[in-house]
Amino acid sequence: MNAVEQLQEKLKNLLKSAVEKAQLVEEGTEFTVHIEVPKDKSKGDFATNLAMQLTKLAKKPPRQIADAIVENLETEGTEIEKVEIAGPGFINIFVRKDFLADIVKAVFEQGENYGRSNAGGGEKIQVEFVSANPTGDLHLGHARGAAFGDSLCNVLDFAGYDVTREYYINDAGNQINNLARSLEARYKQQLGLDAEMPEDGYYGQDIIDIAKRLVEEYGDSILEKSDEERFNFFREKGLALELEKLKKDLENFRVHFDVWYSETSLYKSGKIEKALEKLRNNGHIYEKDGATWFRSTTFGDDKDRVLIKSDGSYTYLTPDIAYHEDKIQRGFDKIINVWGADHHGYIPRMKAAIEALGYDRDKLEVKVIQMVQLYKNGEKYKMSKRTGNAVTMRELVEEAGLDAVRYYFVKTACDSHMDFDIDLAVAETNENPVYYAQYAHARICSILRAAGEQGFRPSLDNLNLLADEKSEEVLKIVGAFPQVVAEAAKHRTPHRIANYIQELAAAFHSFYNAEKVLNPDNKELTEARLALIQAVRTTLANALRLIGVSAPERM
RNA sequence: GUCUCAGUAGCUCAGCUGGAUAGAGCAACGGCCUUCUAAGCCGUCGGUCGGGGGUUCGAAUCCCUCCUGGGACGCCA
Repeated sequence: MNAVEQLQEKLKNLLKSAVEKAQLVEEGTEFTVHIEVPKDKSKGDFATNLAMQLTKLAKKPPRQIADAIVENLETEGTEIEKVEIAGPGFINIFVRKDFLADIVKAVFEQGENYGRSNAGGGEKIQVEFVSANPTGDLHLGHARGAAFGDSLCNVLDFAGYDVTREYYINDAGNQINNLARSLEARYKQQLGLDAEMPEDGYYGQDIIDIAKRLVEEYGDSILEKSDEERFNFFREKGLALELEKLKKDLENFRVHFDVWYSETSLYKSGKIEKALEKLRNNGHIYEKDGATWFRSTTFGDDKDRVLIKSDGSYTYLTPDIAYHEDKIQRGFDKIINVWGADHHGYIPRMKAAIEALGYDRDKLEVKVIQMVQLYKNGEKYKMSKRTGNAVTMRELVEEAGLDAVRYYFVKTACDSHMDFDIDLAVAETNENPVYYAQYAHARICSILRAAGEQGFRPSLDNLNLLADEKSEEVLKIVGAFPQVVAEAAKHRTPHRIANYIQELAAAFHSFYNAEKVLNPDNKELTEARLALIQAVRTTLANALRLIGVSAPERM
């Protein structure tokens, strides 16, 4: 618990006792005290809407309750300096400023771990994200999912959850046969032969590149193989090379997975059969029209789902059910899936399956990432699967820069639709808010360098000198960081970190313009301010790291 | 048609799950560099929170209804 949280806890307890002392509620009544930090400092360092919350329990108007609370509030010998009632019944609390110095000390002590907490209590969470089919390049939607998923995992980890990052490889379905046939056609074309692409083929440039690679390595020798051998060759090669490329692209996007889980392995281990058996034993399976159905409507789905097609093969859902059962059996308290909006309708049937298997459906949490609408030259840019003219994640990063792209994708709440103007992202990078935050970091580094040359060092000895308005504002924001991270983790909203970064950077820039740090005539103040900006630097760097953005020392 | 996500300043978006006068960035306008990085700061302009009902001390937030836009409704994955 950091300085701010400790203080808030204390205030909460004081308020609680005041309510009891004033006999506003019956003895033993449970109520929670919510404390917020007002933006406007005239409303105190902390504020609570407790009086309004208690109107129903106390059966009195809020102002009257507030009066009673304040009258009974113990302030003697506490940090509380002044209490005011304002507006409809807010209680604004002003405290002595000593706690601000504690924030700086906490940042210095914890360094790159400042902001870390145990809010998650070690809860085991598995997050599955991206999971794009290994049949083509990652595009814009995947990039958003990757940026969100990775940032979410970082935030969860920092907030004290035990996180596993996982990628589900769809390496077993029809699409892989399609990949093999597409690759075979491209291979032949590379050799100058006349070959047609399959009907639902993959037209991306990446398949052509792989075909070229195979020609370089194997010449035309593959043509001599039997039909079956050749098909298997392209299947395996295609899969392996696509996967290799996926991993590389994601690493370049600063996204790392702990587990790459193969769909095929579910077939081999017999887990699909087991899951089917369990559903059958639980009475949720029936036969109709030569197919095997899952009665998912029992659990709120709007129609039943086929598990085994009349040709004997599985639908996509079947191994996925087994996969989710496997996740649960691996002992996670919570499994989070990050899905594109086009899979939204898939949620009820997956939850139904989990329930039908005898688990709590709320173990699964699905975060839906809304679509990214691409704009080019001011108009909607339609992507075509046939011509493969999708804008890939790799191209995007090459053009706009990794930091800008990651920041851009994570700063917007995931359930908000997003317009991505590629011209803007590429041409006007200087106006991207990510530079605003990075600039603040670089500025601090610059001052620290200059300080070193002039013989100054950050010092914690005279932090009480940080009494100006701007310092106070900066410190309050720095102090809020651990709670911001915990909230972002709890609500699965990493975009709050991006908002926080803007807020902190803005407060610093404002401080920078109002107060000069280096002052040869006042060593104590200078070194206290150096400690202040050093704390800001650490906090900014930690926050940026959570969303996968670099913190440059020079710009 | 059913389900789902969204609609907040000219544009792109926040708004801490019901609280105080609805906030940032960009754009527009006016100021600030002999001084630690002007990719910055300070100020001005800009809003019937899609429309209409309802719930209550109090609604951008919750409920109902309508309008507009995205997405999903396969024995595809």
